[in-house]
Amino acid sequence: MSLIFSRQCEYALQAVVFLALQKEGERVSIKDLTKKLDIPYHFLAKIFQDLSRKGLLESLKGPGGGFSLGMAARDITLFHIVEAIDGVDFTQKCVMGFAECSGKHPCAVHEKWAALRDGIYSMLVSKDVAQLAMEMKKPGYAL
Amino acid sequence: MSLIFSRQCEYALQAVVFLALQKEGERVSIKDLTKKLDIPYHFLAKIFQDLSRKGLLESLKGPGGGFSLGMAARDITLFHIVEAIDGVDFTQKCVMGFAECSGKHPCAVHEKWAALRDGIYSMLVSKDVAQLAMEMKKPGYAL
DNA sequence: CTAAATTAAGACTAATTAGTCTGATATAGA
DNA sequence: TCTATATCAGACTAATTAGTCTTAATTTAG
Repeated sequence: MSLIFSRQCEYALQAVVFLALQKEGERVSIKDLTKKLDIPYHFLAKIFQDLSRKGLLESLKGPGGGFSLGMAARDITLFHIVEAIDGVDFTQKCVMGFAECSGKHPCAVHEKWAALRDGIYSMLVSKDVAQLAMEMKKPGYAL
Repeated sequence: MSLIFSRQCEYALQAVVFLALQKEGERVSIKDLTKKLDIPYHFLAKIFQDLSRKGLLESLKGPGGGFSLGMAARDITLFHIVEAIDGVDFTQKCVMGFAECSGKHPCAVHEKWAALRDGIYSMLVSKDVAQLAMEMKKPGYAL
């Protein structure tokens, strides 16, 4: 099992934050990204094509080409990326998998999970990728 | 994508809580369980065989047979079930999928996730299935 | 003792996710 | 214009997870 996000989604999160780390408008190629982040080349290519179609990224072909953010880094959150790749069902679904679990018809951990789920949501939206990238520039960080 | 636990695991959680709802030592057959919980018959059979081998359940063949908890309901938590089925890597892994993410070498959401992950852990261990079953007996609950 | 109900075991199929490959297209620069 | 470097598109393969089926073994009730 991958954690709460699919592998695709994890790769997308990593790579987009990495792009946010670049100077405004600067492009990075799949080749460089996959080398730095240790992601399979063709797999990331496919993921990025998807994100491009959805407007999160911009691409330029040819020598010196590559990908850059499709909008201001201040306007992109991790939530946007998760939404584009995995969808955001997790904001709705019951942890125990009860189809009928809801406020009216809760499972035994409904309330606890609701709080945690909100925490996850806020983790994903409370900072934009510009801020996240900034933090990850500090020495010791994983990027 | 299933949520944070695999479908197998969700089914296991539901079914074990359902067993905890029975009177001490009372057995329920796969047939009844799958009817009540809307789980595919043979799939649950396999899951339960697995949980039996691991000691979480006890089984009895033949007419009137079925499954019951393999130990006192007070001694079983949701964590035990997750551990048996999916494993508990989630207590370790980085949400963004960085292999090298750790306290020393954190990703940008490391701290937030650490807190949430602890919350999930405590959701799974803070109540045993006897307590959970008790709560789910109240009217309106999903079981 | 026999029949019916049940779990046990494991092979099998189906669906989803992960990952690879190939050929086409666009672009920059010599 | 030619060549090298990129992305683009989509078919393909591999691995994992979900789910099904069949046969055997065990147990109870009649």
